[in-house]
Amino acid sequence: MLHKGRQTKAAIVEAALGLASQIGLEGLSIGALAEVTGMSKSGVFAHFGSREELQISVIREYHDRFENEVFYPALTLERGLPRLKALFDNWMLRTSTEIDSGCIYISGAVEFDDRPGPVRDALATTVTTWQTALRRAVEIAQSLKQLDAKADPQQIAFEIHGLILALHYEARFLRNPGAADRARRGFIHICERYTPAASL
Amino acid sequence: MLHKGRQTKAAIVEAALGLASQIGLEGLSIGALAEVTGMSKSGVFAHFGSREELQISVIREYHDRFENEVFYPALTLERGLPRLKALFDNWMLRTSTEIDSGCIYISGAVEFDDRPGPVRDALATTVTTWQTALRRAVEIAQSLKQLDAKADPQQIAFEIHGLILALHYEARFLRNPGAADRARRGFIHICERYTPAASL
DNA sequence: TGCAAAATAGAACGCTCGTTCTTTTTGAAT
DNA sequence: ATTCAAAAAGAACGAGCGTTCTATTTTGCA
Repeated sequence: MLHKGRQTKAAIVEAALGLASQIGLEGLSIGALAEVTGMSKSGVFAHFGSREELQISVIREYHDRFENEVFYPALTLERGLPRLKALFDNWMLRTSTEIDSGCIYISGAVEFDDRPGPVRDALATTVTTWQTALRRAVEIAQSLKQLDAKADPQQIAFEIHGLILALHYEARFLRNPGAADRARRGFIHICERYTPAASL
Repeated sequence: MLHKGRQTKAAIVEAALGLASQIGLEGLSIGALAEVTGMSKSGVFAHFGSREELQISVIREYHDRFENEVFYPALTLERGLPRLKALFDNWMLRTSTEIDSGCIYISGAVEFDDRPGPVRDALATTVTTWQTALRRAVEIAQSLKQLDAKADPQQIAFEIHGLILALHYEARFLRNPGAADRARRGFIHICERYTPAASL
């Protein structure tokens, strides 16, 4: 079997993703990672060459999973509002349901908003990619006259993003059980607000 | 002058608040704080007895300032929607305008959502106090028939909170200049959405 | 099976951390 | 001016950090 190294690296990244989801990208330590994976510190380190590279690997891994769990499944639904709604639902699930794992896009933004460098850049790029995809979904719904075509799609995406952030805040930090319902209701409110006049 | 110690402690807390606003409560280090204040590590440490107590002092200080800059000024406006709008505006300013200082309520929530202990408790208590005050303002506006009395005030507060979080995310992390406008517009949308039918 | 390369381990580094202990300096009341 | 407690400094601690270097083990291929 070629490349046993890659398997181990993948296993390390997986463990690192779990750790980072709990304590954040900045909380990631190679020592703790070595203990979790049953390896030596230098054994872990050798796969990345630096802690920053490890963090970036974790971001990439999170990005891939996010795509697979949030973005791609929604593509099976028809374009427009159904797909947008699926994106939101999948996003919500990923943010709140997985009790042990927080969202790296959210925690990372807080950790790196005043910390320039390659990690921040990787994170920002990934987040921007997702935001663009979300805005595209909004625009499609607009072009299908399911949402008001005169509205600013970025404004709609912004308000949706806010709901997810509030959900993350209330569910994860305050442990408020009603948060998911409120996020869902908020999404309905946004849809209603931007329903084009013609379809009423 | 009695109590020179208290002055120094206040100066330390002030410096600590500045540091924590940039790099987070977890990023606070007594060594860095000593350097900033021109004191010795042990000199700084003696005022608190532990790092956790220092963090809690910072949270208390932030709470006081938040009250003075966001809550109290809004009380001079008339009850109801004007006051609620002032609360939101002040909150926005505090969150986004001060370029160098992030919001500890937001960064702290991410840092301590999986870290039980007295610091988390202090933060959660403080945040809950503010959320209660915000919800009260919503309820007053409802009782004055300026907002739909049948709506869930927590739902309204949730949606407002989301706007602030999205503003913080986009302004501080993504450095998106249009974020403040979008937050303001989002607030208007929420007000419109909950305008009672009778007043239309 | 043997060999080169890749993967991992182990020990050590310089550094920073929070904390403790001891000593010195400061400042207000007598 | 003296005294005495409060405040601050200084040195040291054990631990964990990322990283480097050198061995050792494991792996895939000839």
